[in-house]
Amino acid sequence: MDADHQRDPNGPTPSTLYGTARVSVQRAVIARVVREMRTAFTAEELHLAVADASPGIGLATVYRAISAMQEAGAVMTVGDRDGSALLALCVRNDHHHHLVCTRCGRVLGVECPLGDAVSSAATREGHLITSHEVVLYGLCVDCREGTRGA
Amino acid sequence: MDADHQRDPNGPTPSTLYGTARVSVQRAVIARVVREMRTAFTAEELHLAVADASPGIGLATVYRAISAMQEAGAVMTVGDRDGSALLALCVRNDHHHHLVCTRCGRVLGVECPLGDAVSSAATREGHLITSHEVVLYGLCVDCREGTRGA
DNA sequence: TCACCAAGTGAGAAGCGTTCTCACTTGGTG
DNA sequence: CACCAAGTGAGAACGCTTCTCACTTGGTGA
Repeated sequence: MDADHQRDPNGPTPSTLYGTARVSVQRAVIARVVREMRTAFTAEELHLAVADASPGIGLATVYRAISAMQEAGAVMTVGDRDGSALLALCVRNDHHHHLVCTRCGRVLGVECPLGDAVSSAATREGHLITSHEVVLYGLCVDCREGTRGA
Repeated sequence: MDADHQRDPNGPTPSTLYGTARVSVQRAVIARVVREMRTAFTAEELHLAVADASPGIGLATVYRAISAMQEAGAVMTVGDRDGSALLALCVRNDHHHHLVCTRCGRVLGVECPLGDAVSSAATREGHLITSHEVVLYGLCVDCREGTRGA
């Protein structure tokens, strides 16, 4: 399912993740770590992973990088774990949503075939929908297949 | 649109909001204030409103009441405002979602006609969906009508 | 009606995720 | 190479939320 987030064989570049912001050495490391993330992650988890790849990068820098990536639309908050924001890589540019696997914790991109359905449903009640967010919970393909045998 | 959240002419009772938890005088006051809320609210806003109705009720009590109501499924977190959790009354027992009006800030219940669509869309990609959350953004009926003239 | 006790309360301290500050460093441009 | 806006690290500060503790209250059984 990496194709979901890494259709380009080289994956998104640091500049893709940060938009037009300057990409320092530290941010390049953070971008690489984020790209290697296979599940949703908190800022602290990212900081640990980053410190593992390149000790010395501060927590503030991680938070600033997250902020830059969110601004660039490359990362988004998909939930909350123990009071910390749960983040996920969000590379596909087309409108999509996230499936949070309740077994392995991964967050996968899922196409959004609902746009019209959602809007029309609410419009029927008289509201005007301009945007929407959907978070799905369940089992991803891998965990679903693993479950069959167990 | 009050019918959305108050179909019973008397509205939900405190015990409805708290499930099986004990309903003290303070919790009854908090429940009443929550029922009168017309928009999504933060814990602090609720505390202010509660203090207005019955001075002396502590912030910790408000947080504990919120926690109890969330556990009972009567209140849910629908977002985040300046770092504080944004809460909304959630009385209808049938599966529904929330429309956050970007103009007046109210959070309205909207029927969920998507259940099958959402599940089948993700299922098509091989996942197994067990639940989902949808948050819609746009203009509620009132604001939409107000907009036409302006 | 009374006694008992689990559950709830108020006040404030503590915890903890996140943001800010400040002096220093670095990337990119001319 | 010089310049300077942008980024960095360390830690303090901030603010939301939870916890602690002594006290009160609601509900149950006798």
